[in-house]
Amino acid sequence: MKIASFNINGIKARAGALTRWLDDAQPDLAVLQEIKSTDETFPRELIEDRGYNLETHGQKGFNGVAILSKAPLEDVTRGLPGDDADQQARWIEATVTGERHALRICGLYLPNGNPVELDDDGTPRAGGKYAYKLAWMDRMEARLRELMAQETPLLVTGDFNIIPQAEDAARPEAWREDALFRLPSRAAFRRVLNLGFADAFRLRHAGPGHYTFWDYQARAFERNDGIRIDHVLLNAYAADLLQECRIDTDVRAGEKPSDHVPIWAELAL
DNA sequence: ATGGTAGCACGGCTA
Repeated sequence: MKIASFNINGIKARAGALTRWLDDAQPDLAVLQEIKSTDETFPRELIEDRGYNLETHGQKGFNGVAILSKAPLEDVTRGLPGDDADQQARWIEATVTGERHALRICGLYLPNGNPVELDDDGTPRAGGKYAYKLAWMDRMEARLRELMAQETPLLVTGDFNIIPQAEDAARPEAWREDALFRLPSRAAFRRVLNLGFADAFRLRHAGPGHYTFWDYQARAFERNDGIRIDHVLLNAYAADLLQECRIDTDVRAGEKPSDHVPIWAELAL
């Protein structure tokens, strides 16, 4: 089963690029981020006409995640637990069943966190975007700790807005103080990995030069000035089923592209 | 510190 993640940066603007990729890549399941649409205004026919089931968790104008799948999606839940006041649509879960195994999938759009605002003592300013990012990551860790206790295949994918290591950026020094790379962000990501997840891409590909995002500005893609911030995390039960993990870099060169490209993993489910 | 580009939706925020 081919399982993909794609930050499409707006479903209305990306109808063409998204459907071209679906028809070409033929994922069995895909998690989308930044649909920037409510559930009511999402153009479902783009997905359903291609034989996919669709579950959305949308929001007007910003954020928003969705899962599409050829196989039925079971036990769908929306929203990241841990803060009933959080209005941002950034988390969706579902279970999909293959021939031999069921897989729990978490799709996420992790907060960007910029601008980083700190108090005089260096702690993130309460109510600021960076404090929200770190608090959201604490909630994610708590939810994944719960799911880990089930000891069944688990896949967590999406736009993490985290550059895990210096080799995951063309110019790491430019990101040193950025919310995507500064140490507290990377430490929070590492705490999630330490629950027992593997970075699926790094199980198959080593070294620098592998990116999933290039800014629209300053011809970043043409200069390959990118960062690797879209990830697929696998618990040990899912990692045992991993066959391949790749980044569809060519999608960034297409017509009216997203600033992200898809990443996908093939699992022997 | 600024400006560079894009999406949603039509003003300003988010990235």
